[in-house]
Amino acid sequence: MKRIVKDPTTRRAEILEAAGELFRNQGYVHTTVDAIIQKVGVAKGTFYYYFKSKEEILEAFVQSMVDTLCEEYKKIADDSTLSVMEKVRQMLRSQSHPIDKQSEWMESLHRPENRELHERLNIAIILKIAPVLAQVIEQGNKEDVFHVENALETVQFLLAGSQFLLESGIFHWEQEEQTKRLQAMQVIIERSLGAAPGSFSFL
Amino acid sequence: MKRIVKDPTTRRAEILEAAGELFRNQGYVHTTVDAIIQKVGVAKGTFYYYFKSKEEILEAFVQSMVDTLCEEYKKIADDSTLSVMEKVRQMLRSQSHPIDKQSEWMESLHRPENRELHERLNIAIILKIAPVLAQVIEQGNKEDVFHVENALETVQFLLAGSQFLLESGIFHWEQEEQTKRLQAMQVIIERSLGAAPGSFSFL
DNA sequence: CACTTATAGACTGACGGTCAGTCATATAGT
DNA sequence: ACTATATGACTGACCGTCAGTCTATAAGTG
Repeated sequence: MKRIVKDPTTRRAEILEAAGELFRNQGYVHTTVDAIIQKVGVAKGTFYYYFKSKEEILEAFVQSMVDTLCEEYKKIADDSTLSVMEKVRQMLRSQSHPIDKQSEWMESLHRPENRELHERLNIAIILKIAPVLAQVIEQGNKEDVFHVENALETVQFLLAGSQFLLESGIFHWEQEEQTKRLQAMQVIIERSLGAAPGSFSFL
Repeated sequence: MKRIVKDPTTRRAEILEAAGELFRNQGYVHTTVDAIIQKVGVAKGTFYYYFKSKEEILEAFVQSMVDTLCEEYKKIADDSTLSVMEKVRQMLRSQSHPIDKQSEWMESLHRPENRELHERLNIAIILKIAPVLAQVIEQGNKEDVFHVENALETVQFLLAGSQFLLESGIFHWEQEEQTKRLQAMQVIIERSLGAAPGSFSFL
């Protein structure tokens, strides 16, 4: 076979991207290392030269996803033209109404083949996104919009709860139930953050 | 080889129990079907006669665990000598201060090898335990101890959030952080359920 | 400077080992 | 005889390893 040598950074990125695409289409479990290397056009050894296991490339991929997401959130958080509530609104909207590639992913993440990927992503989100959100909440505290003591921990809890329950793939809720769930969530968030009743009715 | 025929129900239970023990000691991923059958002393085919896949025995095992747990909760819920707050207290205590076999399990569930098992258990708990808890909350609503509209959905959310965050195996929190997290959780629960501030300080 | 000779880093793919799951066959109970 | 149980050798799909190859660049050498 012809040998093509590339800049290591590029190679790594190529493999990671190919893997990501396969993960989305077939799910992590059903994506074989052989499929990944075939897609990239490299040998088995090359894969293991860059990633020490199949699990490691999953983790790397999750990290890259979260990093991207985190950037968007930081942009919103640091935008001084927005009010606190407006920031929160935009952040939550991007979660419940994803765009572009995100929406394709949402569907894929809810399939059982992607349990592992999905869970790891949730964890990573809680670790990296929660602090950004918490910062906004703290700002809200100062502006008397919110009234919470442990902003970070509260946000983590709320993120965990909503992530877990919105998984329509795992729990196959009825439409009506889903509505009640959203209402409950809205109240929980308002009360937990010490926000005015109805201030989260945009959900 | 000597053939031993047993009552199918017994056989099934034997296999299930052996599997459970191995799951606890080595984790689900690292438990091979071969290990299970060796422990029970049956052939490969026998295993697949009773369970159509390795995944199926996991699901069966999770169900049996949840069923047991659910019984205990129902007993508490239906005990008319207990006050609403007392019921809630007992139910939550058994989660955060487990006893006997449960405590061994807690440790095991938090190990990464048991991700799958742990997640499925969480899901099953939300589906089966939440209704029992919700029933108690509704009782509390009538007695003016709580004030929530969608009891079931709220309980599901709170369960999901706490389960996810108490996973010290996934997130390796510092002691100090853990305390803040517990405080935050306490406030979230009180506010979400519309309970008196401090009424959950037993946590 | 041209010209060999190391060294490192990227890359290869055959191969080993592990397991979940299958199947043809055999035996106990009725 | 007939059905429900039980057996274990076998298959095939995958993950991960390893001994070794190829290329480019640096270091010695005359």
